Amino acid sequence: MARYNVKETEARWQARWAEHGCFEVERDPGKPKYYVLEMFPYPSGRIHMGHVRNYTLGDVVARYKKAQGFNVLHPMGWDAFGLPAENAAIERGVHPAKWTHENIAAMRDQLKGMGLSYDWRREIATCDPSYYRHEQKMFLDFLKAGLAYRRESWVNWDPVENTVLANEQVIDGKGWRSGAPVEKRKLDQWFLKITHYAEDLLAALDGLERWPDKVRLMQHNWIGRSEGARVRFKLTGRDDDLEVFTTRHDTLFGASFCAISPNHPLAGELAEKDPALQAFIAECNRMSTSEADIESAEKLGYRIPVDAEHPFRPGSTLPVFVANFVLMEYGTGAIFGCPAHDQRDLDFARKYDLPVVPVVLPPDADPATFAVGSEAYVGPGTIYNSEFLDGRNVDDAKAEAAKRLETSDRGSSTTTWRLRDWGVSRQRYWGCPIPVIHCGTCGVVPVPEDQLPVTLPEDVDFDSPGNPLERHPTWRKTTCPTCGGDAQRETDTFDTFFESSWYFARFADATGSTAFAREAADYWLAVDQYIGGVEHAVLHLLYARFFTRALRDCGYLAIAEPFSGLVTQGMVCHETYRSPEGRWLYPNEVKKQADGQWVTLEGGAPVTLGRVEKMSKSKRNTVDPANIIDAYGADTARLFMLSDSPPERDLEWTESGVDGAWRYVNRVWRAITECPVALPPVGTPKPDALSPQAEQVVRACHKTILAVSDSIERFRFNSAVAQVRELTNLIFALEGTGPGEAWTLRYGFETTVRLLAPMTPHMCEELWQTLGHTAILAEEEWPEADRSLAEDETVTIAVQVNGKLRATVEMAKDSTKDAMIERALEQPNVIKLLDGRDPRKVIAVPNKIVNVVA
RNA sequence: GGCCCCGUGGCGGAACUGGCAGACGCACGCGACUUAAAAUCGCGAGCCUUCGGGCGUGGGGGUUCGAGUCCCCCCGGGGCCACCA
Repeated sequence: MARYNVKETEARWQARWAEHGCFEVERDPGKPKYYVLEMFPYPSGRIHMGHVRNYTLGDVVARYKKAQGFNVLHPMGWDAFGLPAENAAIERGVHPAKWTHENIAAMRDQLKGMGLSYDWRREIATCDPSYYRHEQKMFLDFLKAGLAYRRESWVNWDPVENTVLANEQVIDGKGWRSGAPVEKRKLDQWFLKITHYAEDLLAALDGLERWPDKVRLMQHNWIGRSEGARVRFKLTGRDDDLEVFTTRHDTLFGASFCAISPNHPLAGELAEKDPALQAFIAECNRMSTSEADIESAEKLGYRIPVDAEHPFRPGSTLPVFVANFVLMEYGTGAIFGCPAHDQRDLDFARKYDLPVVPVVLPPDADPATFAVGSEAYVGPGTIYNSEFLDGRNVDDAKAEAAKRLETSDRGSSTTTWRLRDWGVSRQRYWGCPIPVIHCGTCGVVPVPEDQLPVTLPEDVDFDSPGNPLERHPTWRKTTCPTCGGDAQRETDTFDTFFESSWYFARFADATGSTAFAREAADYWLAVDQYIGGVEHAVLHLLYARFFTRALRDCGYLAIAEPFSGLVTQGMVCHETYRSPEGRWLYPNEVKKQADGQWVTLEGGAPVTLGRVEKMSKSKRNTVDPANIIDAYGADTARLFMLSDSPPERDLEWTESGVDGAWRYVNRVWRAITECPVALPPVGTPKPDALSPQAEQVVRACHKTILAVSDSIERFRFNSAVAQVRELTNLIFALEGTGPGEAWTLRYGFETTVRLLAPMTPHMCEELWQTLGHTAILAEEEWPEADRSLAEDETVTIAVQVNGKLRATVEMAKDSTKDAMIERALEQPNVIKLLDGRDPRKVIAVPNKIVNVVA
């Protein structure tokens, strides 16, 4: 018998799907839509196992929903701007555009080899001016709407690369590429006003019911709503006030100092005449913000010649410090310190010998003896030592303090957010140019819309560090759209998260001359099911939620939330191997001997087996999907990706697991192509008489259709695979000679093929033909289950005595409780255990269980 | 340090709302086919057992007729955030 020719079969079906435009969709208001989207990849050049997993998950959903009758939009594109392209230019002299487009071509071929159900006509690359011109327009609209602004701000500056780094590109206080300690610098930067939506972005999380709780929680924490109060301290000898933010205004009477950030305007002003303060500030800004450093960093303060008057005690003052632990970015950049009830304030007070006055008395503590030693008391209690606040609990005291601050005009309660506006300027070449012009006379002028897009120049050199746009001989030079005088283009480009914040909308109308036609967006959006890595839980997913709101407010869209359903898949992991010298080894460089010892393939040197870790180049524990697809085919790779772990959990890639998937693919293939029984023709009605075995198989088919549908809906693909395997175990055991068994075999085979089609589509198409069908399976409807046929006539009732299983009885479905109890009490084991006594109580749950309490 | 999640056979994992723990698979063992091996097919299997049964979902306690599932404490692993005022 001919072996299953995987390569030939898969290529043939991929070509057929393309020929027939199976996955090309148009807006159809008469049909319910379903939009499935996987996070688009950065075109690094080759797909990796994480991609295979991500896109397989999405493809199962897309194919399943299509079979269910939905008009399914399932697109793919390229997140094509970014640093690696510039690195390639620097290291190898390839132009970023060439490098990127070659990578896209290679990866597109690889994805096509996986048999994914994309509408390739909608493919986009974000580095294409036909894409980024629209976001330049969006930016101008944001500018008009007050959602974008320019401000001087403190940024992470890499002194070697001469560029700003995003927070996530700073690792342990050092630039991720240069390794140089990152400095804080004050630069003019463009910002998007994400904080304008802070309240809504937080509140709307509750409505994202099909998002993982974990992601919602992460965004919740990231947005970081904090209820507190602003308090204005009068400064001695000055006209201005010092405003601080606190969440503990109940402890104001325990205040013993105020502290401001080294970047606070007051610090800057005083430093002008104080070289020592200048040096102190410079020192603070050199300090990295990495975990280890913060952990060990000493709390340092610099006493400035200013005192702050206590808002509730006129005439009483507090010393003011510039302190290295106060962040300009949070609150007001200034705090008051209450050492008794804040650990950090306590550390600072002990170091600078400041008073520690407890004002919150823990329950059951004695006010005469309670004292704070080296540990601040942060628990609940009764306020004391606090004049008019005495005797209140913490919450009441906060309310009263806020009221008093308001009446005396010294402050008010307020809400502060951890979320900060999104700085989008990057001093890089390979990004979307920010469409503004700097004019000596008119200032910052937006590029007029009819001059868009502002495209990147192609003749750039990467021979020296920094932004090639800045050095370009002519590109910068332009004329001011307002006054017509000489002016210069902005040389910063957008953060690449800008492109990914709206690409899902572009797919709705990927070739249109506007960003997207409103009717297309209204029909297709929101994305019904979005799938990607959890590493984007905050950044990309939060930016996209913000962007959608901003686009709505600028008239582009009707919706606020871009993704109504979200699944975050786990990582693909693999064992790690090390040579005797401690070098990492690739899986294909080692083998396991019969005695269980791992050795190198060449030379047979002993190999140490390491932990199972995320596939990464540095640990060399990667398996190239191309090799797997070449050896086993896409169906096997897909099946393994789905069958071993639920999507959100990490998946361990194992050779034996892939073999298992491969064996199953072949088993199904052989069972159907080599079936010795002559099957009745397609469409033969169910015979009246079925053997008991056949009856059971038919019932199992109906049950499995229900179970698999439910599993797919709930993203339990591993269970779905298990359920189909269970069914095939039954079907393949059917002899096919008894009454109605040949028909049942056909029915079983067809059910199997249709249920497996979203997971192993190529093989299923082939078998669908083998079974005599001519239509393309990808166009067929999902099988329907008859619920009445899916239910057994009898059920197995568990009989317990005192909660322990002692017998099982077969009974007609829906037997009465009395009948169940009667049967249960007849069981020999039950009689024996009752030993002549009457049961004290008997609980019966219909169709499930009887529990006899002896 | 704060917040959150997860601990089930040798392994990956099933068990939706409390109701027969271990589906399905991997690895393993035995058998069939074969001169032999591979492939394939069939069977077995949580642990202990005096073969009656006993013990079992990280450990301890609780609620319940009944707990992998709910509550409290502890241990172990992981994630996110973090001088956040």
